[in-house]
Amino acid sequence: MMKLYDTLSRSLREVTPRDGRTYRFYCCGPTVYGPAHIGNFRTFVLQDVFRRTIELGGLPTRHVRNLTDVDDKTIRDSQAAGQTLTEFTHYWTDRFHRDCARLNLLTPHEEPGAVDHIPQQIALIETLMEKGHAYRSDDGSVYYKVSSFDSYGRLSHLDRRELRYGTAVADDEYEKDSVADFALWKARKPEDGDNWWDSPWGPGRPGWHLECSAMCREYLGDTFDLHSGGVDLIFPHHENEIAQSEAATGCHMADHWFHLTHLLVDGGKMSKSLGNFYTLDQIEAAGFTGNELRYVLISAHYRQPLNFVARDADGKETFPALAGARHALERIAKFDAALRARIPMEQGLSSDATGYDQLRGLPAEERGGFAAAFDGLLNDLNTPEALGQVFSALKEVKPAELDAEAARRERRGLHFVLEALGLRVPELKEESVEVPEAIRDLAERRWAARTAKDWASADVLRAELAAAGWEMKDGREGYELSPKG
RNA sequence: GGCGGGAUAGCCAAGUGGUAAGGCCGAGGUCUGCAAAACCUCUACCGCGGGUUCGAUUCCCGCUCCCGCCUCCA
Repeated sequence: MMKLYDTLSRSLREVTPRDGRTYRFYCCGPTVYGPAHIGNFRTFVLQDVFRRTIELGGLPTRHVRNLTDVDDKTIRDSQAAGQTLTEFTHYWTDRFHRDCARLNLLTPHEEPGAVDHIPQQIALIETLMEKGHAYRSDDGSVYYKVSSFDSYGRLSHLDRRELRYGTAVADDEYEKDSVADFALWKARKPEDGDNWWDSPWGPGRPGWHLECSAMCREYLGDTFDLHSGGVDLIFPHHENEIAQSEAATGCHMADHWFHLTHLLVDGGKMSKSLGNFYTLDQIEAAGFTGNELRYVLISAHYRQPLNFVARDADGKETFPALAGARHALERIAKFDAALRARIPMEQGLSSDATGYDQLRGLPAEERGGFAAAFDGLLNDLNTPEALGQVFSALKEVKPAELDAEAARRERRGLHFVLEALGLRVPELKEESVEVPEAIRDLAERRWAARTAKDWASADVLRAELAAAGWEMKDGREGYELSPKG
């Protein structure tokens, strides 16, 4: 049984499906108006580990993650790009999906977009109007009346009277009865262009918070198991979702609220102006993989800030954290290969049950030395604890001493926790680089000298290879050539 | 000002009322002609000051500093 911190009750609570069969949860997804950054992906990756842990533990899930495809920024930037809103958001949605695949994120069961759910959102507003929780202003916008919802502020623990901000109020907000009220429907403005829809209150578009309330209800019902997002969404986004949904349905919205702390870069907030705003494309351009980034993103507990170190001590952008992740993952790969070597080939092929679906529900006693690692995930999704236990097991388990059956058990245990973390075992580098004829010749001559125990010549030839940019590593039966990094 | 989260080795980062996992880097060693790889070993007075306790890094109070939210940012 998994335990997870709940923002609303401020306590650790069990992860249990209210219907006893399927765990149904909603994650606030990206706004598709540009590339997602690694901070966004910290959230999505940890949500993915959460889902994997539940499913591998034997409990099916229903995972809904929305795409915010209409708001001020998407409208503004689509116009700047000379594209329709749909063309523009589809482009960035594809990019997002590509990044997700490279980070080994499971695809949500539903991925609804706001634009495709306008009727549901209008229906929700109508209900709120009928129940007296919303009002139309003179310009045709509709606002949620915060004072009509008694428990407003319960999630963020903000007292309603503290929600007044004394500073400048945006021009268009004079229509509201109270500054805390928020838009359910935004009246059409000239700069919206073609991006408007008809409604009982006039042309316009839905407010941001509304889409999640409407789509949660559409796909998960009035009450579901868990709702998740970054900590910044606690207020006002999730607070407003609760106000909308619960006022409309009379039911409490979600049993559990799962919020993820933000990523820091080099000890500070990520921002475009500081030049530390990284996308997966940039990480890959620097020679690292999504798998390596994923390792870094799960290396801290989700409720702690994670400091992504992009620059080394000299201030150079060498991504030491990713380089460390590469080394750590290679150790896992070598261990995995050592286990595989203990398993006879025909068995290895036929019973190589280390895929995600094959491992679902693997009993705890069949996880070998890696049982403790998975247990770490059950304890408030403690990914660093799980990683620590993986490496501890790597020391304890000696592949060379295992028979085939034990090796298969350990290998299943290892892959069980790796699948939960969503980490792939990297391919160990094979000799696949093109070696020029001249280099191959030098290497052959050195190998001959070495075999003849002519150390002086061998060292000279090694130096020549090095000068040409090649590294020669001696093995028991032969040598390996690799370009110098 | 309000609410919340932090401060653990060079870096990253778990954890516990009885003197602290793991990863990266570094050092030493075994092995190998050398190198590489592999394996072994080593590196922390747990922000500061009080208090509770037989005993606190872990609980309580105060302080300093950092971070997030408090006007659509994961």
